[in-house]
Formats: sequence, C-alpha cells, structure tokens
Amino acid sequence: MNASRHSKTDVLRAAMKLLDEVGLPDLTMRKLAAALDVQPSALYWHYPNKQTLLAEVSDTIVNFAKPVTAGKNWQENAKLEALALRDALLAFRDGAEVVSSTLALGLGADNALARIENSIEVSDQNFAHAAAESILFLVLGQVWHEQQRMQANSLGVVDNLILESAPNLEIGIQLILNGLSEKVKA
Amino acid sequence: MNASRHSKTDVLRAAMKLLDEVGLPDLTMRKLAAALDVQPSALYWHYPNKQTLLAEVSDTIVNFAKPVTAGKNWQENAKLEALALRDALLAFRDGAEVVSSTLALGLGADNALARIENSIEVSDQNFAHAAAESILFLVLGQVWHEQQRMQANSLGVVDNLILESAPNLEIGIQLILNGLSEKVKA
DNA sequence: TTCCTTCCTGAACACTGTTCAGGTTAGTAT
DNA sequence: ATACTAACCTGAACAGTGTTCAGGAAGGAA
Repeated sequence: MNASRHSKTDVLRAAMKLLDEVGLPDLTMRKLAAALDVQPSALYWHYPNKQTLLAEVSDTIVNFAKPVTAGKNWQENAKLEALALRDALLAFRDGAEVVSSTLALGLGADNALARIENSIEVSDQNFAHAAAESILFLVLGQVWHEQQRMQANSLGVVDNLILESAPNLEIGIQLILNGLSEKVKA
Repeated sequence: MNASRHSKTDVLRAAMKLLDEVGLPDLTMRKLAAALDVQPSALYWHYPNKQTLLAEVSDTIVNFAKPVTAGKNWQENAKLEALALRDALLAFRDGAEVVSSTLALGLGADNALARIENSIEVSDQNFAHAAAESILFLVLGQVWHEQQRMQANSLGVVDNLILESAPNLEIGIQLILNGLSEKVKA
C-alpha cells in the first residue's frame, strides 16, 4: 500500500481491503488509488474499468467458498455447496451485492452456479439447471438482505430486528431439494 | 411534460416513462427534470431524494401485478401469485433491478412478499415465511437475469442465447411448492 | 548506453445527486 | 382589489463520480 510500484494483484488486494473497510457504495476508484498512494488514472493501466475490477473481486469472493466434504447423498452435497457459498458471501462486506451485480452484468461468478449444479444428480439436466439457478438466487437474495440489515444495524437505525434469515435460507434450500427428490421418484 | 406546473404524481409518471425509454442506468434526475421542462432542483420539492422516488417507482411496478383468480388449491394460488409478480416485473424495463434494489434498501415493495406469503396455507408460519421469501428471491433473480439479457441482446452483443429462463422459473417455483406439500404431510 | 516494457503523473472532461437563497405563481381570505 | 400563504420553481453552486490522454519516470535486458 506504500509508494512503491504495484501489480494487478496489488490493486485487487487493495480493493478487497477497502471493500471491507468502507463497503461497496464507498469503494471508489479515487479512494482505491489513495490507498495505493497513486493517482486514480494509474488504476486504468491495470484494469480497463471499474466493472472489470469488481468482476475479479466477485470471483475472489465466490472462489473463497470451501470445498465440501462428501456427504451421505447428493442432496446433502448440494446443501453443503449452498451453505459454503453463503459463508463465502458473508465473509466479505457487501459480498452478496458485489456478486449479484457482477452476475447480473454477465461477467464472472459462474463458478457459483457450476458448483451447485454439478452437485445435483438427477437425470433431467433441465431440472438440475433450474434447481441450481433457484438455489443460487435464493442464497444471493437472502444474504444480500441479511448484509443490508447488518449495515442498518451498525448504523443504529433499527436494532430490535430478529436476525432469522439464516434458518430461512436452510429451509428454502431444503424445500427445493425435497421437491427435487419428489420429482426424481415420479 | 410541458411547461406548466407539476404535481408529485406527474413526476412519478414521468419517471416511469423515462425508465421505459432509457432504462435504469440512464434514469438521472437531470434527464427527468428535462423531460418535465424543469430545473433538476425542482424535483427535490416533490421528493427528498432519488431513492425515495425509485421506491415509489418500485411500488408502482409491484402493485401492477394482477390479482389472481382463485385456483383449485393454495399451491396453485401461490404459483399464480408468483407468475403475476413475474409479469409485472417484465412489464417494465429493468423492473426486477428496480424492485430488488429498493427491497434491499429496506424501502417499499413489501406487497410483493405479503401477497405470496398470504397465499401459502400451512400451519407453520416460519415455513410459510421462508418459502415466500424463497419464491420472491427466485422470481426477482430470474427476471433480473432475463431482463439483463434482453438489454444485451438489443445491443447485439451476444444474440444466439436461448431464452429459457421462463420455464426455469416455473420449475423452481414448483420445486419449492412440492417441497412444502411434502412437509405439510409429514 | 540504448531500448523497451511497465507503471505512473497531472490535468482535464463530462457527468452525477443534492443544497439553498431567492423568486414566481396560484389560490384563499379579508 | 389587497394581502397573505402555500405550492412550485430558478439559477447557481458544491462535492463528488468514472474515465481519458499525452507525456514522463523507473527497471531490467541487450
């Protein structure tokens, strides 16, 4: 972070650190440049634009998800995969919003979907894909919501909210997997 | 839209129209003011800030969802409710992103969740709530994704994508509802 | 020393949301 | 008709944003 020269990786690392310190809305190119003791324009040698940088931040978050140890069946594996993604998102400030936005723009974060999809073992590929997408949106939506409330709470806006989203997530995942198991029997 | 004076409703209507014409990223206060033939600062007499305006845009979109005609059972009602929301989101450019962002910030759009939740008739309220949230996130995520591709396609970036998200949505919803029916039996 | 790649400066451009003191318009009451 | 009041708007500015570009400096290799 000092006055020496920087590599692309340095910029990414500084972005991750700044994200943790100030959150996504305040993660600006100027603040990032200041953290690296550099002019804002210097960043554009490493990355063509901010979106591309955020895409790599997003990939870093997604790839932070721990590999799952094989459970007793694929249903459990899928659930563990979803919860690993959840933990990864929660490990970074505004993680869910970063990944959601990047995903919406069609840039990286494909790993998230791929891992869930690969864990689902049903013959109908359409169902596997649809179920995986459903689980992905469910995890992203729930964690996004949760992280937003964490910030609201830290600002002392409304504090007597019960943080009950984690159970909700597990329930939602379980519902989809149960529905899938039903289908596979029919 | 001309040089006469405007009411709060006029501003909201102009915002909806501008959203349709230019999309959310280009929906700026300055362009909105220009459409109303007014200085940007005039908008701040009607709304305290842009977010509040967008919250009303979001509410308008959500409340556009048609009331559902009662189906044969609550499962079908819930599905119809979800599909009505889907249609409402699709009826407005970037509708899903507008509603998602507003929801994430804790402003309006509660109707969307409430309608789905009320249609689910299971004794365990926790499950009903979790399932409703899951369906909501699923619809928002899927439509957001779909609308993003619509824009990408209209820009001619990548055009040979199969638009298969609508079936995926129905599958996802069905999976959750099947899972719920399973639970209610146990 | 020359050369080339890598990395950065400094200044500017074209925006963004938002604030504020003051002015105009319209309608209501005296 | 006059005075008052609320509704609505102007014009200018503030403080920020992402991004571009011509040029310069640092470091290693030939």
